[in-house]
Amino acid sequence: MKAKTAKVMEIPEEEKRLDKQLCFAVYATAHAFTRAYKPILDKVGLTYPQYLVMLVLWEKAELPVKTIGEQLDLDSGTLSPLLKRLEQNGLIKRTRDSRDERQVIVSLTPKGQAMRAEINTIMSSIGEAIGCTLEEMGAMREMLTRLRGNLNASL
Amino acid sequence: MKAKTAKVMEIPEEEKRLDKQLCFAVYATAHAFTRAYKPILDKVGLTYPQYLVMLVLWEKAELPVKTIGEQLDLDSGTLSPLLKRLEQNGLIKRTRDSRDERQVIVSLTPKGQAMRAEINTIMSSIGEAIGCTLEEMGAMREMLTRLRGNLNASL
DNA sequence: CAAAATTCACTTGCGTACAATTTAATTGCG
DNA sequence: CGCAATTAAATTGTACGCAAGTGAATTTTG
Repeated sequence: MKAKTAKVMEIPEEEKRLDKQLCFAVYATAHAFTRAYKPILDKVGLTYPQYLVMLVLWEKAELPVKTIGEQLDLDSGTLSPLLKRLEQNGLIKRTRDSRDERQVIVSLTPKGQAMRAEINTIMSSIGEAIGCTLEEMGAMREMLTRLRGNLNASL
Repeated sequence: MKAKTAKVMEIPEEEKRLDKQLCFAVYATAHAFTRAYKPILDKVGLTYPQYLVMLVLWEKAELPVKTIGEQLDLDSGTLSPLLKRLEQNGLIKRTRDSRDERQVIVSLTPKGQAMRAEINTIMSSIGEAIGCTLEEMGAMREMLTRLRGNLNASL
């Protein structure tokens, strides 16, 4: 039975530069997105991760914490305090599921529902900042989604 | 004098879904990268952002904090404590620039230099996890870099 | 040249991320 | 049924990110 033969190839020096790293391109773009969203989301009092949670809830107004975590790829260690802040801001409500008391059901308050009206403004603003064609955006999104699948599969 | 006419277009419902958001594709892929790097970088005792700083220093062994921040798009609020940890781990040294006492010059220690030998292993491992062709990687990197430029320009 | 403005790094405070642990509830299995 | 394994959420501890503010050094300007 052969042990794991880690094929360690010699990488050309050129390829070792920071600006040649795909990981860094993704990392830095993620931060750029957060910064671009900030002035827009400040107006409605949301952080970017909180906005993502709201996006999930605007699709389905009532979900257990676990499902939200699956969709955003976040664990309860991140979501618990974040949801607590959304609750304090009056956007969501948290209730134990009577069918399974382990679960906490997150649901939108009227205020949280009403905020959905801001989607058009938010997405239009960010769309302008992105400055790509819809085709490019779609292509990038698909490539990234596949890449993410590969990375997750490698674990 | 007309005020800024924000063209707020009506966004189709379909486009409002989380999984149609380019920003989320980037955000989630960035996390996937961090997770994929973790088992690899744990072996050498680095976090992913610390690894990025080391990449910069492996290109040029002596740089002011400001330059590192410019290359990584991070401010001193993030770098100061991170560099302190790298220093505590014996990988870098920090000295005030005698020409300009405001600046702190970060330089690699012998231990930090020696760690450069791990690049091949690290990049080969992650390259396998990425599971894309070199062409795809290059295309994605270029698109993301342009996107990042657009987002930064919008501020 | 001296006061004002700027620059650089550090610190503080808040909000993620995530590993690891804890607590409570439910499931599975003998 | 009864107890061990599993599951869900919260908590704890560490490490980013970043805004805002501090303090020291340098540059700009009147």
